[in-house]
Amino acid sequence: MTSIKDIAKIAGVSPSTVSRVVNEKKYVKPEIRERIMALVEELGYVPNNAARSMVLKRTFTVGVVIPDTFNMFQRQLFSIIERCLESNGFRTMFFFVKWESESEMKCLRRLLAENLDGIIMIHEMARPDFYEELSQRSIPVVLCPFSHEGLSSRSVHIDEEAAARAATEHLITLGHREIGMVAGLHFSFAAQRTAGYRAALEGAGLSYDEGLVVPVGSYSAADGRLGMRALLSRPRRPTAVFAQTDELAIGAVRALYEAGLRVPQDMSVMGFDDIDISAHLSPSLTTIRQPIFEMGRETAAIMSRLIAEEDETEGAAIFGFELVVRESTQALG
Amino acid sequence: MTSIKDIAKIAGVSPSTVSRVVNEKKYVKPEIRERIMALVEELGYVPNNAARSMVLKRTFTVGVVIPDTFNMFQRQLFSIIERCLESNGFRTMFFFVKWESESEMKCLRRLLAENLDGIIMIHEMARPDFYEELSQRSIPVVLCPFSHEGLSSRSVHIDEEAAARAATEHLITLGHREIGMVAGLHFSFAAQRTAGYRAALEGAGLSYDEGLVVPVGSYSAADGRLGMRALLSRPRRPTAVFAQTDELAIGAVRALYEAGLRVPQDMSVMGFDDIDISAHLSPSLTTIRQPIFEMGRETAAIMSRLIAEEDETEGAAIFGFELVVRESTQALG
DNA sequence: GTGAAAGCGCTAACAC
DNA sequence: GTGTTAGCGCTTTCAC
Repeated sequence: MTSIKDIAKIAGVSPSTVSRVVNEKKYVKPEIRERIMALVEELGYVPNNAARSMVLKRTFTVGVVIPDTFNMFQRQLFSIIERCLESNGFRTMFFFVKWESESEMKCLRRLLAENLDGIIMIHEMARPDFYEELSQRSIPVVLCPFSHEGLSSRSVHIDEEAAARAATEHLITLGHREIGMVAGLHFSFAAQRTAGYRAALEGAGLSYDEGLVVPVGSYSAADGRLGMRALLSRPRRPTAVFAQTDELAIGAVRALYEAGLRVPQDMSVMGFDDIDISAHLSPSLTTIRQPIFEMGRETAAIMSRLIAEEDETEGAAIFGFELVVRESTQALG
Repeated sequence: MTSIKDIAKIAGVSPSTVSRVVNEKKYVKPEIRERIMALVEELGYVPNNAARSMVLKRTFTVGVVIPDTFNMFQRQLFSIIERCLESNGFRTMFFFVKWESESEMKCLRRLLAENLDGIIMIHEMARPDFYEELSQRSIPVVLCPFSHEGLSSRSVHIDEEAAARAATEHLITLGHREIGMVAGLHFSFAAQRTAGYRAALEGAGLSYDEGLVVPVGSYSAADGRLGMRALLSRPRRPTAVFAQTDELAIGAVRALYEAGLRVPQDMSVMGFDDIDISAHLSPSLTTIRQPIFEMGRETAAIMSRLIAEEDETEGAAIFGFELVVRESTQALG
């Protein structure tokens, strides 16, 4: 690999001069600059990031922690974040982590070894000490799309509970009284969405019944299918179902299809997240849209400001959500 | 950040000794080792990767180049590769690139700046000089799931043409004679799958008709929907359609649904890739399964061997595919 | 067994 | 304007 020294030797100048040219500093005679630039081009010189970040004590890299089983919503989110970060001059390094203590600790070590300028968490950690360890190192952290109790980190998300409430109220408005739910177990949004569902029910004078709520282990279509199947075997059969994510909803629709039930004629199905394909399914999914682009952009923006130490905002950035009514829900009748 | 020097000072030994302990080298008295290990634990010391890779002239990092619009198939693939690479002791760094010349060149610069130990391409580049530049630097490259004409790089993929031929023959076997195709424009697999479709048709004595082939700009569900809609407006209407990816198939099913046509009763739809959700759709998708796990594992394995300079194989690793018959296709009748 | 010293590629003070 | 020098954190000879 050509280094700054090689260029310097050939050009008959010192390494510092080459450095100045490469980093577009002033104080270099135009003709020398020209000569060096030509050499850089010719030899295909590219500065070594490791060496640079060592002396600068900055890596221009932000780490993004994400579940190894990331779903389509998270996938869209991190693409947006990556793009915004890049246009702010940062590199992005991904850290996939499993929902288990050991994997989280390994992730922490790797995070620390990289000397990151900042860390964005798209994955909620099971261990609370993860966040503590991080804050001790005084490295900027932004959480998206969730927050963490008692943590000073900035976060970006919607009001999950209100959104789940709106989703459930949509079903109630359509005349449904028996409303089931396919609910996740992990991550705080599961509890928040469950709370919203419950609040909507109770707000309408309906009682919350555990018999209509089926817990599933992951947010995959496969588990949505299993969950819906379980729900259908319960004594009390709902006329509408709220799935806590679109992928769960896709699986739920599948289970209904297998049972010979039509969506939405025989059962309304409501999703959450509005992932890309939801609009292209048959039937298309009624769901809650998170303003994912805006959220990703804001996450990247906060991180950039935090790194530049010019962030004047604080706390959580709460975004609005939107009820997107499509074909998978209809009035009871 | 605690460095090796800090530890050394406190422990009253030299930095070299600490290095030996951290890197599990021998020649350190057990008691000193103990003392240092305790300190490492206590101070939360984590070696600085940049400094390490600088002296070692190795980064233990492999770059994975992937389209910024990566689909679910690619998403599964890169997760597998990341996991396998990690268990081989390598870090993974992702490089998202757009299908445009400028983005590719920027990607190349970034790739070079990282001093990667190897590069895995999950994205076919438009510019041929991309590969040339790379091979000049003598850095190991593995292509998956495609190969590149006249390039010595190792590659891992299926026989795309044979697979597309099998897909089309499945439809022919079901009695279909009017078989449409929703075809992509980018990447070599598009041409290969088109060739397979054509070969199957001609092998059955059917003629290839451009009027039954609709080209689309991306492999998204949105474009599949558009493509199918276009196909339905053509004078010659097929009874079955081969979509070049599952996501295209999802969109195609949607367009049929909107047109009031049932799948598979009124039109059979065939996908390709067998992404996760294909089995959970309603109807579930008949498709071609690429042995994605095995392919990802092999890609990582080849890369590891290449880096260790102990690769004894060469050329392309061709994997078998599998026709997965589900609900979206049925006999013409 | 352990330490001293050199050096990886780069940047930033400081001289000149 | 440009060169010299020191040093970022680490590993690795080479002495001892």
